[in-house]
Amino acid sequence: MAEYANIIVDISHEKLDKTFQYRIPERLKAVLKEGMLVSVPFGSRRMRGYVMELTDVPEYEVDKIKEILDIVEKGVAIESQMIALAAWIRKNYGGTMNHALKTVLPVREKKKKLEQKTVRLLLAPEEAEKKLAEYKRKHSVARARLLEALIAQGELDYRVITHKLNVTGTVIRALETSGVAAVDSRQKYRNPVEHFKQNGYHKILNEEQKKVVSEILGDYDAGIRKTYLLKGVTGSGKTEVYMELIDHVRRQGRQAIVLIPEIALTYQTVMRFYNRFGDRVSIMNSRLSPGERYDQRLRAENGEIDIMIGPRSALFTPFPNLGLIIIDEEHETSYKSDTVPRYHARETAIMRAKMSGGSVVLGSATPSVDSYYKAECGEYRLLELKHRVMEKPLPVCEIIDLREELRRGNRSILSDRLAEQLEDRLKKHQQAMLFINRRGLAGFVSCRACGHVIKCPHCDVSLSQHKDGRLVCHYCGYEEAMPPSCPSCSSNYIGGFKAGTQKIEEIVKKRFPQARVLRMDLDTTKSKEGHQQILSAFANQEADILIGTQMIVKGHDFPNVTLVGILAADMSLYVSDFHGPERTFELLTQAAGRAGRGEIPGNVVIQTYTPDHYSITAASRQDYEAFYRQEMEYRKMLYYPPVWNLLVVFFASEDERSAFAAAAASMKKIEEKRASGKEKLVPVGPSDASIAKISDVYKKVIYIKAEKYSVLVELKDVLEEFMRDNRAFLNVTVQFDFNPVNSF
DNA sequence: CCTTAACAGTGT
DNA sequence: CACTGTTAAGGG
Repeated sequence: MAEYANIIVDISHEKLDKTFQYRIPERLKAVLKEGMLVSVPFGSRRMRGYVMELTDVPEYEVDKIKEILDIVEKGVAIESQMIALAAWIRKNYGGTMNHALKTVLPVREKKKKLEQKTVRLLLAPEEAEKKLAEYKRKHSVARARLLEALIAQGELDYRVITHKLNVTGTVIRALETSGVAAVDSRQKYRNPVEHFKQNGYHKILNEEQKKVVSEILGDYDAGIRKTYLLKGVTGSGKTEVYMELIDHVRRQGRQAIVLIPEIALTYQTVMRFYNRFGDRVSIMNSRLSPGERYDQRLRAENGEIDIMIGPRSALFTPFPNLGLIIIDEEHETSYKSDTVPRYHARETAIMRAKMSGGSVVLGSATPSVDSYYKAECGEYRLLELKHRVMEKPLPVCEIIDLREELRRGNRSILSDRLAEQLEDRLKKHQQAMLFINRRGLAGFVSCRACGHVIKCPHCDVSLSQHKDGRLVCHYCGYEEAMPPSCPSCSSNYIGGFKAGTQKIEEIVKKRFPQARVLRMDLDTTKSKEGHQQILSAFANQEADILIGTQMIVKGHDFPNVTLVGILAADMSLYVSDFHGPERTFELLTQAAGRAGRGEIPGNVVIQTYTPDHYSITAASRQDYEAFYRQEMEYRKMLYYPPVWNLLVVFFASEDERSAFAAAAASMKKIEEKRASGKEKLVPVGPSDASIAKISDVYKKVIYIKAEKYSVLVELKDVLEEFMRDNRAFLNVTVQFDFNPVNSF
């Protein structure tokens, strides 16, 4: 039986990251478990903490170790499971235990929000003035400054005092003890949760859907827990399958979590679940206040709900007996956290399901290459829905070569063919969508005459144009000057590709003055409801043409849309990131899927400078397999994920030289490791991050490719320790991103 | 995060 | 020497 417990004290304070060791009193030895909430002496105070680990090995001077006071009773089993999950997240993605705990138990957020500390003046005006005079006489400048502000305002925010008034906590406490002011902490209230009625309605499944359901439930009832990859074309009825699975799990008294990308979390989607399961369903989204979120979690913990729908963070709903996790649109990059800990919801869901004895279902029309690869390797089980429910035909797809247009003298962003089709739809009073792919913001350089893209000779990614005009590789730091003409065909039409939605709107309006045009991009959706407003205006046929970025390809069905134009399919192809072709294929396939959702079949026009690229030709045929084969060839050749694993290490500092020195020293450390071990390892760098300087903080990066993920985790631990122990790098922060999904 | 101790600066 | 305010370190 363990003698000591490592405890993390008060999660809400990030700076208190360390674990502290306490002795376990005899009476608690039998009951104390990892993850429990306990009360401990800490300095002169007593505080609450979580038991991280039980051990017999003292890590501190034994006679200085204090005893745990008590177990705080409300700490329950599910909580310890979540703590274990947090520990796993920390181990696999880096960051501090606090970061991990905060993502897993966001309950604590509420504490921060609820407790707002303010300082209030206690004295009457005359008395206060007298005191102020006294302070001034005594030259107690800080006290005088604080009191003066208090007389003027009456009450002040604690943070305002310490940050803006430059008065330390010591001074505030001095005023408190002498009875001049008082420190209050106010509580906030929260809204109750709405209730919905259930009408029990559900559709009858078709043969294909039934087969998928029985495969999964067959395993489930036999006690087999797995991860399934459900590949189903758009309109094949994946949601119906999800609901059938959930229903089964629910009948056995277990709960389910459904993850949806935030952008697709529309009213319609949620209503389908409400209609079937009534108020046993709850949703979690970014619009909920912290208080409402806390209520949702409480309801889940108390067994008042069985199903939670929400984005990435809903994965941490504290269901006591979780049986199923569904991740819809599993290829979406929003499932990877872009803040520390940079966890991937897919892998984390699989871990959580393993802990609770549940299964995972990943659904997508265009699965991520990662997932499809794992299905191929047998790690996931692949299931397919190949037919659309209503057997509606797929749209007709044409690829337009923009180089050809240029040769014919058409320098406009609209090809002749697309303009002709637009004209036709306007005449027929049908709607059209024009999609501009803006993922390639980093600005690659291409030739408009031959389509040649300038790439890094070492990394096979496109070079990015920097402000000074030089072309830079974000993987290895390789640089070259901007060539005056195309190195492939000597044309002068070479340059950064720039075309915004605004510009396109102008052009379209000029060309078709009679058309009613709506534009949707970051500018027009700034207001809270802007996004929904534009979409419903278009759905109500208040406009003929909708122009927008990727945000128009998700969510709504527009039955009257019979033409989708993709203006520059290449934009996302050459981002300085190896995911370019994958993102392009997904976007094109989805955008194309928007055409012909109603009675009339649709057309898709894809404009591109590289009509022969596999991700464009494959998308035009809606041929996932073909795309996947080609893409894997490329990944295998360059050892990119999912074949190998990639770790990006960021070094950030206000001092550029420190950041670089830390990165260079770390690189040496990695080289040592590579030399000593037999593990396959390829480190590259250090080089500037794609945004080399953000608000005066410089960023350097190192890339490490390794065959085994565990090797990268080991390296992370080594570097974390190295950076922590090296005093020279105190002003440098280090961050890790495992198998990143975005350009960096 | 909060508490404390050590330090430097000021007034009497 | 008493008092005030800033800073750095410790917390088991």
